[in-house]
Amino acid sequence: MPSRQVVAKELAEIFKIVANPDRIRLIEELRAGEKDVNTLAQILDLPSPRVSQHLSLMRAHRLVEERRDGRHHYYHLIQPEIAAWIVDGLDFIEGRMSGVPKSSIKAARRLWSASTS
Amino acid sequence: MPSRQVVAKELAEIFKIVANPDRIRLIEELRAGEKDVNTLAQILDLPSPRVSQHLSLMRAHRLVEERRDGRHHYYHLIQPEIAAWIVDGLDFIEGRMSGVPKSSIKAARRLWSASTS
DNA sequence: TTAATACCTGCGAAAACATGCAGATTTGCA
DNA sequence: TGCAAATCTGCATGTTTTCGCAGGTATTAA
Repeated sequence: MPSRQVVAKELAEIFKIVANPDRIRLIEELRAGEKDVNTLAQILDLPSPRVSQHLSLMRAHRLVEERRDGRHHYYHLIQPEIAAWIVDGLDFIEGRMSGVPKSSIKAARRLWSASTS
Repeated sequence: MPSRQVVAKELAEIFKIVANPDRIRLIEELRAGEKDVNTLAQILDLPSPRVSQHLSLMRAHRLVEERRDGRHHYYHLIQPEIAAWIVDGLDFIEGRMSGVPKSSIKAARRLWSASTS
């Protein structure tokens, strides 16, 4: 198989992992540093088994890493720059049929680009 | 629904559209300008109905536009910058279990970043 | 008008995903 | 020891995507 095809396939994998609203929000929540499963579940208002499943998928694909401390499992992004890359994708969601007001997009961009320190 | 959630959902849509090896290659082939369906099918070695289906999905989501000339349908990217954004994603495919040699990644990056003029 | 080219649409089967929930595991603490 | 908190795993179900193919529409040319 030609190498461009292999690379395209691999790239598609990354896009597939990110192609889920929960996982996008997880990544943006983790952009500033590690958080544990419960915290994430509360912030995003999701059942914790779901958060756990998303994180384990992302871990299998080496997007996040786990650190255990007592009964808490803290997760962090292996390459935090991925959060910024995702935000860059906002450039391509304006001007699509589905009505998301520009103000929401701007708000999200601002929030998700906030200082990480 | 909180606006961040809406934005995340919309972003996920874009990722879903791109999350397919054929469509990634289509976008990269179109980065330099319009091409017709048959040309794309030949270059990518895909049955033309498949190319057509991919393009119609991308058109529905306003990633590409069509220009007809006789019996040829030429497609072009509405926002050509999306091709570069996708290439940026290559930063995140190294260091994953599936063995894609770095040289292939570099080759793809070079090819897909070639001058568009 | 017939034929050929270029492309599109619809459909059914298979594969991949998402979701909710029940039950297991590990750890901390009384 | 025994219970509760934090998380994980497995499974059944429903939904989306993908794929191949058959048949349809427009356009050009003989």
